[in-house]
Amino acid sequence: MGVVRNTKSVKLVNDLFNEIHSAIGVVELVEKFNGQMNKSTIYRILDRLEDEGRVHSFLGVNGLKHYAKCHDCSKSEHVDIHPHFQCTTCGKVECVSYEIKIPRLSNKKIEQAQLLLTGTCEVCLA
Amino acid sequence: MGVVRNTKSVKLVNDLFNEIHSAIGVVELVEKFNGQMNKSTIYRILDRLEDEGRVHSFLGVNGLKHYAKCHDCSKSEHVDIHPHFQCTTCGKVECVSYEIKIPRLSNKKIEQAQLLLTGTCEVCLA
DNA sequence: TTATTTTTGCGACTGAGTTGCATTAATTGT
DNA sequence: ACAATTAATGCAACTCAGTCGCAAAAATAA
Ligand SMILES: [Mn+2]
Ligand SMILES: [Mn+2]
Ligand SMILES: [Zn+2]
Ligand SMILES: [Zn+2]
Repeated sequence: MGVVRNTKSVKLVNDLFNEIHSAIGVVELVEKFNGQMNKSTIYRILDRLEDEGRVHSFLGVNGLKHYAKCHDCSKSEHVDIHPHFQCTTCGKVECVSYEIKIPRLSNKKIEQAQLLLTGTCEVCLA
Repeated sequence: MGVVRNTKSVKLVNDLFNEIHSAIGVVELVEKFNGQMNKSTIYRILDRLEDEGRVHSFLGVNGLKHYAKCHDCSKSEHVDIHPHFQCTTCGKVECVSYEIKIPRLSNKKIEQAQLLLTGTCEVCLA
């Protein structure tokens, strides 16, 4: 633990999440920052940003990790739980503003729900 | 393509899915059949069984592939779409009989929804 | 500036999943 | 039952996301 340092690389990653409004896969991130920072560095920065509640992660349809900017989350708690959408045509991944209805299961305690929607996005439909 | 052959290995895998009633991860499957059949064979059999609508697959919380027996599915269509539950204490993974309510998103066509629930199972709660 | 602590780059590694190919086993036809 | 055909298997090598240890570099504190 300790203070989180505001390095050049951290700034670059942060800037990206402020620019883009969709989510982004870790493969694309590694590709995007190729030459600017090391693969390990990207993974480590994403881990730290997630710890701090600045980004959240989820798995795409292929099981690959994706990240998106958080809203109203803090170091202590991730509060913006929502579904994610992945376009099967162009691959775009997005956060979806919609409250997930968690089913009650007898004798089980459900703590979390992850909903991944797949289909065709507005651009690919047109 | 061609006929699907009822080999010794296929029988073993099929028998397992008839015995167990929970889902099972591919890692456990490889471990379980260690010495009886090759890793590649397991992956290939699972692919074929899924094609035929005898098992269905989904990703667990770690992004690892899991399989469970199908009900009322055929080679042409997988009809038993449902959420899955994974116990964060014992790791058990199960199919959940519950109809997923798919949200309508403006300008998007949603074709599929995958819901993964995580929490504590009845055994681990007691 | 100097000392301290975090972060980075690098390279080696892990582990799930895939692939090509020669061999083996299941099915089909006679 | 046997031979011919074709699908399935074993094996070993491979791919690729993700991790790790460690020495060097950068950021913060003194
Ligand atoms: Mn999101
Ligand atoms: Mn299921
Ligand atoms: Zn699209
Ligand atoms: Zn449990």
